[in-house]
Amino acid sequence: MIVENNINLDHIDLAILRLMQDNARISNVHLAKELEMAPSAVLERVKKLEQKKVIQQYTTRIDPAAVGLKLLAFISMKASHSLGCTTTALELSKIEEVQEVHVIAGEDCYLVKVRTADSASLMELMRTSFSKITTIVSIRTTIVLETVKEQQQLVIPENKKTS
Amino acid sequence: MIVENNINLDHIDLAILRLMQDNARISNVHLAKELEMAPSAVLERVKKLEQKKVIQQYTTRIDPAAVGLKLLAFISMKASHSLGCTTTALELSKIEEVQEVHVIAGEDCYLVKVRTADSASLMELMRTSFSKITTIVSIRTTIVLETVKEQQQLVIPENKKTS
DNA sequence: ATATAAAATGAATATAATTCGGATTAATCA
DNA sequence: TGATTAATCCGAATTATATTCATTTTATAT
Repeated sequence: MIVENNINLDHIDLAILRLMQDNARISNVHLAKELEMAPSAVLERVKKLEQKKVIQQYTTRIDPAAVGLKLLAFISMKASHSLGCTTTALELSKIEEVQEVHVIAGEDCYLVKVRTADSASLMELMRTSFSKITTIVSIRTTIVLETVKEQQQLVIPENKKTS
Repeated sequence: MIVENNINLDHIDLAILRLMQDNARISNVHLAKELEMAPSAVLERVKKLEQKKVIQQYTTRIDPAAVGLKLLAFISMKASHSLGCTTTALELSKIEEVQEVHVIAGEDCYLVKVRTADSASLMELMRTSFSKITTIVSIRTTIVLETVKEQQQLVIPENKKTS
C-alpha cells in the first residue's frame, strides 16, 4: 500500500513538525540540537513551513474547566438549503462557542462541536445563534460526559525513504 | 445569569491565555507590552498557569493534508462493557490515529475522532485496532466531507469586574 | 494599623533568535 | 557528463529575548 505522502516535505521537515506539534515553544536551539543542524538552517525551514501553511498556527491548549467551560457537546444537524451548504457552515463557524464545523456525509449535513458553560447556555446558544442562521430540519445533540483524549495531534509519518 | 468563573484566574491571566491561545510563540516581551507589565511579572504568571495545568500544552496546528491525512471521521459506537467504560476509552485513546475519545450520554458510549490517509486505512484501523480492544455492539461512522472550522480555541471570558 | 504574603518592578546576566556572506550540496538541463 | 543554477546549510556577528533576583509595591488578614 503506497502512502503517497505530502507535498515536498522531507524527513527533516517531518521531524520538525513532530517536535513542534508536541511543543510549539521549543527553542530553535533545541530544535537544531535534536536535528543535528545549525539553528539558522532550522529556522529557515520553519519559516518556510509557515509560509507554505503547513504550519497553520501555534496554539495553547487550555483546560476548558479553568475558564468556566464545563460543557462539551456535538451537534449533528440538518438544515434547509436556502443558502449553500458551505455558506451555512461558514455562518455557524462564526459563533464563538463553536469550535468545529464539519460538513458530513449522510443524512445530516453538519457536525458541530460546541463548548459552553453549562447546558442552559447551550440551549440559549441554539435558540439564538443557531436559529438565526438557518432553518433547522433536524438536530441531535450529544452531550459529552467525559473526555479521555483530545489532541489535534496528527500522526506524522516517518519518512519512508524507499528510494 | 452568573457566570461562576474559573479557579483563581484574574483578568490578567485571562488576557494572557487569550493571547497565547492565538499564538503560543508570542514572546514574553510582546506579551508584557500588550499587558503593560514588566516581562518578569508576566513570565511568573505564565509559569504558574503551566504549573496549575491551566495551560495544558503548547502545540502546533499542522495542515493534515500536508502530512498525508486526507480523511477525517467521527465514529460513534457502543461496546460491550466487559471492562469499564473509561478503561475501554483509555485503550481507544492509545491508538495514534485517534485524535479524540469522548464518553457520551445516550444510546452509544463513545464518540471517537479519527484521522487517516484514506477510507481504506480507516477500515483497516477499525478491523485491527478497534476490534482488538472491545467487542463492538454497534458502530456508526460519519465521514467528513469538508471541515470549515477546526480550532481548539476556547472562548475566554472578559473579566466581569462587577465588584 | 501592622504583620504577612503575593505580585510587580527594574537591572543584570544568560540564552536564544535572527541576519547574512560564503561554502556546500543537490537539482536541472544542455 | 559537466556546467549552470538553485536550494540548503553553516558559522559568526548582532539583535532581541528569557530568566534571575534583590527591592519595592500592593493586597490580605488579624
